[in-house]
Amino acid sequence: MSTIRDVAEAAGVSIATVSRALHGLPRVSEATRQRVLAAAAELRYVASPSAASLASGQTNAVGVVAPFVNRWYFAAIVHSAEERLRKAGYDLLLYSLGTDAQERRRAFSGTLLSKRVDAVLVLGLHPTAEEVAALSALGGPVAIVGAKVPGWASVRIDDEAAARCAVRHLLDLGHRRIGFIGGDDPLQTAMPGARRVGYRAELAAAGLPGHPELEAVGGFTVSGGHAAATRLLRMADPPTALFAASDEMAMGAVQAARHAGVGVPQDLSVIGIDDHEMAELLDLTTVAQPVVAQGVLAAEMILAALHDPDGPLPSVTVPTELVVRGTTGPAPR
Amino acid sequence: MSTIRDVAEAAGVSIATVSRALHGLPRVSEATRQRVLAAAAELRYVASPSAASLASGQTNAVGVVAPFVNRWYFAAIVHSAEERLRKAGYDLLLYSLGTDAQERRRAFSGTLLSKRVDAVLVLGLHPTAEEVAALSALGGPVAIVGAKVPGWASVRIDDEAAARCAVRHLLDLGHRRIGFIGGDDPLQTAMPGARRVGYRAELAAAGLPGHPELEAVGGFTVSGGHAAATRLLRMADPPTALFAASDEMAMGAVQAARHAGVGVPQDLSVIGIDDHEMAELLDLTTVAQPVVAQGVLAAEMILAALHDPDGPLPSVTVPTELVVRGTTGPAPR
DNA sequence: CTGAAAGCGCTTACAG
DNA sequence: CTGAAAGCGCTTACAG
Repeated sequence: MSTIRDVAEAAGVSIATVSRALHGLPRVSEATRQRVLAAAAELRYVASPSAASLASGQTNAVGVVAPFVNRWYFAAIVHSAEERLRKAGYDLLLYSLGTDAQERRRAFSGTLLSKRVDAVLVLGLHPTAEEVAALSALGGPVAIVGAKVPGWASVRIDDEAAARCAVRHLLDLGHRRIGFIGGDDPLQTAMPGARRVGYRAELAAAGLPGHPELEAVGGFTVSGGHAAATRLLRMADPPTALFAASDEMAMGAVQAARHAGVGVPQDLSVIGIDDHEMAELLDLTTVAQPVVAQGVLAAEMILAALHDPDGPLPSVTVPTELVVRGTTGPAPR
Repeated sequence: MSTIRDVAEAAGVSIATVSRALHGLPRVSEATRQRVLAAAAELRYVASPSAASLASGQTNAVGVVAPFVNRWYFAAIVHSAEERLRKAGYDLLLYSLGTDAQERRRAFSGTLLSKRVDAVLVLGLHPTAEEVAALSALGGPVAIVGAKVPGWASVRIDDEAAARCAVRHLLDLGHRRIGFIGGDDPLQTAMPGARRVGYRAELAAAGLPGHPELEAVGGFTVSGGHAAATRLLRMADPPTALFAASDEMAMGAVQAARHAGVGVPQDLSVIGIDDHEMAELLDLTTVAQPVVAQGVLAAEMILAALHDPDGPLPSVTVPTELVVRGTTGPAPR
């Protein structure tokens, strides 16, 4: 492990010159630069990130805070963001918090991130006001994917519009008894999620009454969607269509219908949101959202903010698109 | 952002004592320790990782090198390993290299990892001898998941045995014309993968001749599996069963059969390896491998090696299990 | 039990 | 264009 001192000696210059030459700074003669570069290569010199960070105050690392990385949506975004950030010379510190409230608090409190990263990328979490304040207090730019937070850059889809699009598709097919499988339990968060809001709004716009008994919770998982759909299908007057707030839950719903002997789409139409990589395989109708683009965009927002801290804070809404496949069809008469 | 000096002043002690108190080192009186802890909490002090690393020579970070993080297998392992490492106080630096040969070289050359991490976790890559040497030269322990490398700790399944188990299941069902969809192209790597070796060996053990024309390449993706199966099914004398080296390729194969009007499992049996989270949903027969356990085990091997650098280097093979579902059935007569 | 001091390996004004 | 020097914020023997 050679140090900057070894390179300086080998090149016959001071360590200050080595630093300048290696960073491509001006005020180093071309001849000197070449000599330094050659010596560094010869010694396989790699600067110590710790020392550089301590001296410069920059870590050249970005922290990514997500509830999971082992779910399609998160993994896709992390992968694309990492690729973009690595190209720009930034490391990616991953904090995959799970659902543990304590871990979440620890991450947002700054214990985990303070002095460790230049910027933070938050995925799929709706931070509380306190959490927003804590992350902002870190001093670096913050970007969030999947939500909009004042003071932070953001990329997301219009959840409410996506939900309305899905419900509109079911209405257009003649369905009137349309169930909903949400991810979060609105009883716990006090505030219904945007996708649930969209579901209710589109029904109301069609002049249909709300059916609280047709709303279920699926926790954003296949098994949760399965359980929720099973429950809904057992009702005396079951829905003829289900809108799930994610493809994974929609897949579980399709499976539940199969298990219950309910034909899809003859007896039950199912639509999700995402266009999960397995959606085509399962012939699932869905409202597609671009995930790779969101990851790359978020990474670029962070890079821009790092480059120009006083620049504008973009808040981008990326488009969604209805993808009609085989799990939705005309309402049974 | 308070520093250790602020805490020292607030507590009325030296910075050395603050450091010792905060690290729980002996030779600090209980009263002093409490005073320091209180001051640190009051000031919301978080030690600078850069400064600590520079002074101690330890980064308290582990690098994870993987080709992807947006695939079920990798995402599951990264998630479980991260959780385990974070609990032990280690950060996780993620390098998701994609298939780019140059990025791979850069990661293994040490440019990316040198002086940045205390240990490295390699996922799903079969490093060359040079790459092994380069990572070993980093100085820290290395663990690998999915392969066995001399000098490194390792966790994996017995790929050859898993493949033989899958083929044995098909043979037991009476199949004799069994196709194979591999991930890697053996023409490119010169060496056939262990799963291909197992496929051939089990056929040979059953006294069946090899059928090179029944071996295809699917690149470990759904679409690759789809394309490979489509090709095999168009043969004059198509196979009655397909063994895919991963569930994702097997899923593509099932889809290809559906598109081709070939009944599964009446006309074609399909089996994979993994027990992907969607396998149950798709009713896919497979040879299951434990992924979370492999991630946790690898993390613990790293922690053990960090704790005791001269300890033994474990090389664990975790068990696989045949999971029979609906995509395999008796050979058509 | 506690502190003064050296040192980790860089970056960055400041001089020249 | 180049170097000497201060300083980033810690850890860790070494004294006492």
